[in-house]
Amino acid sequence: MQSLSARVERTTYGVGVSMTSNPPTTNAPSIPVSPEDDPLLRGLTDQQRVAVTTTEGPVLVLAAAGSGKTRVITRRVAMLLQMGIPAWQIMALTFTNKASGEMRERVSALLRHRPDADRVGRGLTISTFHALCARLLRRYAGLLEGQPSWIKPDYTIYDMSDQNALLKKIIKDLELASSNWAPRAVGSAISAAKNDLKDARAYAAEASDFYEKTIARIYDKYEAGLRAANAVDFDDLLLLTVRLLRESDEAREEVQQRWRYLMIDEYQDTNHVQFVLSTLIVGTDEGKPTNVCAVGDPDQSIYGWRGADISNIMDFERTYPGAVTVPLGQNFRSTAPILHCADTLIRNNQQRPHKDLFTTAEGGELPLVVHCRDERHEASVVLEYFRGLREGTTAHGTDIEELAWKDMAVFYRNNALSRVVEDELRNAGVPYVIARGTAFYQREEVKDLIAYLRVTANPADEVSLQRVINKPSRKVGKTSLTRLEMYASSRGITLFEALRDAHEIEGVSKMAAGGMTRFVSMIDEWNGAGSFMGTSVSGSLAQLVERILEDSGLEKHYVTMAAKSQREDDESKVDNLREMVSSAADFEEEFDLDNDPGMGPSVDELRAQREALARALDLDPDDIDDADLPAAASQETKKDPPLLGLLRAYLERVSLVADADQVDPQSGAVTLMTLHAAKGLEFPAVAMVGLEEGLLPSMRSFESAENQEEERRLAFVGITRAMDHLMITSARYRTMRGLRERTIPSSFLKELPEDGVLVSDQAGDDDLMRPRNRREEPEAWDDYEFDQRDPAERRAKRSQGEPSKHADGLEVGVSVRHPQFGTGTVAALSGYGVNRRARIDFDDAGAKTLILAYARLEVVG
DNA sequence: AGAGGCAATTTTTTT
DNA sequence: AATTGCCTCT
Repeated sequence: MQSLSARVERTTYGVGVSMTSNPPTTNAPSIPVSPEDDPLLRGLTDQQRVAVTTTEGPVLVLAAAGSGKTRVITRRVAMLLQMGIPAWQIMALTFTNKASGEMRERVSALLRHRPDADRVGRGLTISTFHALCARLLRRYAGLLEGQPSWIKPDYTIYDMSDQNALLKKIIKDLELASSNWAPRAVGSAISAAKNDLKDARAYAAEASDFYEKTIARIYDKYEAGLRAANAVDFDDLLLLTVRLLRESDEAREEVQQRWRYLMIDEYQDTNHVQFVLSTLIVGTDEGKPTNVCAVGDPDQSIYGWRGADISNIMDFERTYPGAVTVPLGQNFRSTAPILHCADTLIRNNQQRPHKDLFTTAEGGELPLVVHCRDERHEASVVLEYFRGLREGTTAHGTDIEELAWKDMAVFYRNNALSRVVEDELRNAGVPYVIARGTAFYQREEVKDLIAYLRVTANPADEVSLQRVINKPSRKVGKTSLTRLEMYASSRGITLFEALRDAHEIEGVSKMAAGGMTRFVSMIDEWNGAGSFMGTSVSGSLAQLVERILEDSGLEKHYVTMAAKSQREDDESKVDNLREMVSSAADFEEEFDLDNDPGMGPSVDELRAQREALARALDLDPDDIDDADLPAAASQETKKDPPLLGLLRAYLERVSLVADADQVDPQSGAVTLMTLHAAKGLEFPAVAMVGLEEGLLPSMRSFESAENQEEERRLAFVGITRAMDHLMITSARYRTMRGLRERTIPSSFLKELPEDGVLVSDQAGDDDLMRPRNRREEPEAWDDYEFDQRDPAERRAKRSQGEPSKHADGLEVGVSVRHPQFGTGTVAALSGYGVNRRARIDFDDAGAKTLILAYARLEVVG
């Protein structure tokens, strides 16, 4: 952070274009200078224009929130294409798939007027770090075959739950108590090590205390487990790609030959591995021009907990001598009051380069801060706010142009907070979408199907194999499976290979062996017995998924279950499986081989195309505009990829979806999402809920000033998403994990400009703790008189007094009323004391299990 | 072998 | 409130 303050003076925001002392490197771009001459420069500020036109040499764009960052990157890409740089030499790395999709769209929109619009952008690499690495590994992993702890190109990507499953198994095998060694915590320790480019050996070498030494042992086994399953975790994608580019001259040379222009978005959130990776792609030591352009904003760094390293952006100029720094300080998104609010808040961060956010826009209303009674009240306040906006009235009572639902968004610190808002919107009939794209793939039935697909693509994948070997039942029980595992490990073969010997394994029953054999031949049929697919198996991806769904008996399994239980829940499982088939079909439809660095044409092929054309036209290859390439050249490579390749690509996509990817701005619905997912987006109206101590800032951030500042940046990100209207709310009481607790308004609220927001206290608090005015609001928990017993004790106390009150006379068959779900009948009773529950079939709301201690149930009649 | 009951735990954010 | 894991019963 030392360099931070030193740098401040040089890169002041908003004071024209400031550059570093070093002059821009060699050949300045030969592009039209007058902005009016070129549609790509039209409407840009001076700074933006510099960022777009300084295409050669290292460039750092310090882009404040709402300063037109995406605009700059897309125009820059279009500019490169216009200069005749082949699309396949250009790479742009983004944070989410959605951002890359959007960028691709916007670039092609900029090129739409060209007669060759359909071809000129073909082969552009716009991707996330993780997706890029996944593809490079598919393509080049074979080059390092046989290296210790290396993977085969048909590897599987393990998500967090697969990772936890593996860790849990290892922790158990090492005979460690899972209570002391939570897979989750161990996983993040390992992840931190990987983000620091430390493998198991390096970590073990540095481990000093018992804790670290134990982690080292687990790490070692974990790595071995992943490699045995030919699997990688998210961090490995980056880590192994770094290894690939370092250890394989061929891979590195191809990569460095191919990509000559690199752009990295959200640079403040890149971690150490990503940094190293980018230098390897750029190839700083090869005498090749370092055409790298990083775009980011230190004030929006919100992934420190995931290893994001702010010094990547702070030290850019030191890494790339001669770098041009372009500050973009003018905000084009928000009204002045919203911007003032954000700016005042973020100035409370000490570790930060000074900069001014400014706008030339005038007018705009003050953001609202509303203190609510509880979370339900809070949700209703948000609903009313949105309703007003939709009808063209703000909370200030002024008339505005009516907003649509899609113009509004609710942000919260953690996913649990969405529920109440969701309920409120649903009851009011307001359409909403929750940005939780990953949730679908976490569902039991979907994970089952994915596990089948994964085993088909990579039979070594043990976690997936274990998941489905007996689902639906093939009479393969726990005992047989344990024997199988022993057999496999004693011979050093994979579980799948062991399955082939099922009948010879001691201790495996005839019945179980039969099931195992059937399982193996099924997989063999799907993937052509590893011989490999694409040659022996034909058809479309959707057909394959369909076939697997049928042959495996998985669909039948869930259909039967739904028929038996009659539960809506179970019926939707069948729908979800069908949904997977159509998503596979969609994927197949959209998949573009040319834009996939994993399967598309090689650098040599790309270059050969150019050279052939150059010869034909009697030109220097460097003078060839890619757009001149005959359509046929492009068509040629557009042959159908083999089915196996398609399956891998599909699984890869499924593994790398992010929550934010699902947001569809056209959906016509209110968007609900976490503050993290909101990064990079904007909405005319925003409501931020749950501004309370322990929530935002989060409880865990109390530990360090750094974490507190990151929380503040998170609030800053939220505020700066709002274009015209902003409401920030807190609830005085909030029920979390079944306990209603008194809260303290977020300290950040006090950091908002005194006269820059309109505060409305609707908490309706009548007890002594109510502060007389905002200024005298208590500073900390200590200023409140509150129940100091620990939560377990409070819970116990609660359980003694309340549960029986309404539960009297409650037995199966009795009619009851619930304030929210209406009337229903008791279907079952279970548990005692605090845990006494009743399953109730509500007339309208369906079946629910309620804890009597908390449910406000009333016996009817 | 598998379903279902019951108790304990839950401490963010996510590629 | 919701999830997970262990235990028991069929």
